[in-house]
Amino acid sequence: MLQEFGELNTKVYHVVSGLLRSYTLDKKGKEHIFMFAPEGWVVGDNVTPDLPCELYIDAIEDSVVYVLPKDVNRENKNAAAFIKRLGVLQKRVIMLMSASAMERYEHFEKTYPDILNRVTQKMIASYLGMTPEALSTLKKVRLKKK
Amino acid sequence: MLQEFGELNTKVYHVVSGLLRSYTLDKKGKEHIFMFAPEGWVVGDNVTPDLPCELYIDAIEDSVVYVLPKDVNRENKNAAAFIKRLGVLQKRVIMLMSASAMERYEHFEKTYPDILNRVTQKMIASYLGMTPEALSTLKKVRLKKK
DNA sequence: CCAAATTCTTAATCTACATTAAGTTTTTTG
DNA sequence: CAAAAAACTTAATGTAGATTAAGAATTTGG
Repeated sequence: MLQEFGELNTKVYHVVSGLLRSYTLDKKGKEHIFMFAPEGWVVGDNVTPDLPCELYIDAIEDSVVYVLPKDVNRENKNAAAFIKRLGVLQKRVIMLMSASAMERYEHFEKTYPDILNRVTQKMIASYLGMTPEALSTLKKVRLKKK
Repeated sequence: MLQEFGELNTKVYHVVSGLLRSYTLDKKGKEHIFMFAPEGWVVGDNVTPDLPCELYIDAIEDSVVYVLPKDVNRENKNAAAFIKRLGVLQKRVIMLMSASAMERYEHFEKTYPDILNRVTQKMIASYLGMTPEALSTLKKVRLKKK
């Protein structure tokens, strides 16, 4: 086990040989593998080191691994933008794999409150990987809930 | 419309004001939005400029946009690794949103033939966002198909 | 400002995949 | 090597969300 959910100051793992995986656990305790990393790959949680990580990382074969600092500052200015994009994508994959339509909508609502009112329902549904009909129904259920 | 599916030498779009979106069309012609880009964001297809792009990008509000070259070489060595990771994630989100369990498995089989035999079915199912039971059934159907 | 197009909602029906359960095979370990 | 654990398969049943269809609300364009 190289990294557990919630750890701070996490590293980046350069795999020399063997095989690593990164994964999440959903609220039912079910694993959702986020990525495999065989020889030559670099894995890490795509969040800045000051934030608690959201992935577990462990080895599923005997492996030789270089553990590197995330070292955001030494990289050029664009690196910060890259990391941000990676982080968004990572969250997106996790949501698609492990969250229900309702949960994905609520996450979107919380994360992009501004965008919510600037695009059509149809587009939000498309972004969330569901039909506009499903989104419409879900929102009605949601109002009752509150 | 800033970028169409299949174009070469695509750019990166820095949004000064307005709102862009990137999206794919699946084989049924259905749109799957990949990402929204409001003010301050940078969008682009996460593939190197020499490959045909897999996203459409257009503006859904009147927008002011800087069109920048992807300029992979001028960035430091790590940039190439970042781009690769972004590309993998992008493909993953697209598959999760728009492909069936069977299609996702076939894509995995083609893309990671080596990994296929190095991890358990359970792990592959987890990576693909389905249950081991679904994967097992799907593989049986697949054998008959061939 | 009105007609046409598009979006949104609602509800009935359908289906891909999840869940559950049990038996079988493979792997691990003491 | 035996037995315990883990992985894999198969099949029955359940369900979230897709599809279809039709009407209502909103937006667009001449």
